Amino acid sequence: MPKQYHCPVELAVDIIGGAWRPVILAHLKEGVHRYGELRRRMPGISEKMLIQRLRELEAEGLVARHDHKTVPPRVDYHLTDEGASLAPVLQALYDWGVGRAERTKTTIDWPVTDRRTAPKEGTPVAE
Amino acid sequence: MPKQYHCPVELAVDIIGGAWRPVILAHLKEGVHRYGELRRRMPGISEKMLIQRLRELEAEGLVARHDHKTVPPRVDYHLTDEGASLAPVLQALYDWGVGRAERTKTTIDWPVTDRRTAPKEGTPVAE
DNA sequence: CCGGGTACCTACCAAATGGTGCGTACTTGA
DNA sequence: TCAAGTACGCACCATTTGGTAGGTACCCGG
Repeated sequence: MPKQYHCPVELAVDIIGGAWRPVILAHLKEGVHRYGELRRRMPGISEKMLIQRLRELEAEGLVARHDHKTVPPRVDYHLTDEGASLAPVLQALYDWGVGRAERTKTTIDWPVTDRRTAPKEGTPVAE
Repeated sequence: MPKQYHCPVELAVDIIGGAWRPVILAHLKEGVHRYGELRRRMPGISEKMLIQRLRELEAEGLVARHDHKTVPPRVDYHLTDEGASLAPVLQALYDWGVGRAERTKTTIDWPVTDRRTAPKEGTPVAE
């Protein structure tokens, strides 16, 4: 028996709900595609969760997985058309998040893992 | 130490995430205000959950609770300005849900609890 | 040969989420 | 007097979600 929804929002939340799915989708929408890159952009998620969510999004037809079958492994994920149709939702969430952060004086700690700005091996990092 | 977010979407989802919060907010946005009415519109939620979520949304400043202090009890909830600022998010979720339902041939089982169409006491209901 | 990086998987455990059922207090209707 | 309806609160339990810590397999640099 397929799940019964009583409101379109219920259906939407059932598919893209949860703490991480929208964040993953938003990153993919912004052009982050590789698994490792997603990980670095989301320091709060565990590898297990990331993989699990990616698999679910794949199963729901929102993201497609592309394994280059090279070694070292290289896999990237991108939005399908169905996933891309979520753009308005993701954008709205993003925009609201920005506004809310300002209103509540919350800072966003961007983990900008850009190769050009990342610390070199020689750079001492406090630990 | 306040929670650290690494992306505005993370922040947004942390506040309005979960299975029920967006649905409640969407209903309030549409003009359903009384507690009992919300319940009837969301047959899948238990009373406990509904109250719990409403309390959380209240604490986050998204909804305001108004107790008429009459007997029998009459309480209604409405969006605050902060809650109303979520309109684009809720609308996007709603619209996507509608489209997704069509694409996946999922039907939405609206629990239209309208007094004019609701069964009268005399109406025998199979059980 | 050893560590690090890639992209995972598996088992085990803790916390959050959500459901059931019962109780409150008060009124109206049968 | 008793059930029903309003809007909850609370205790207990099951399910779900998520975290931690390991391991796989392969390559490259030192």
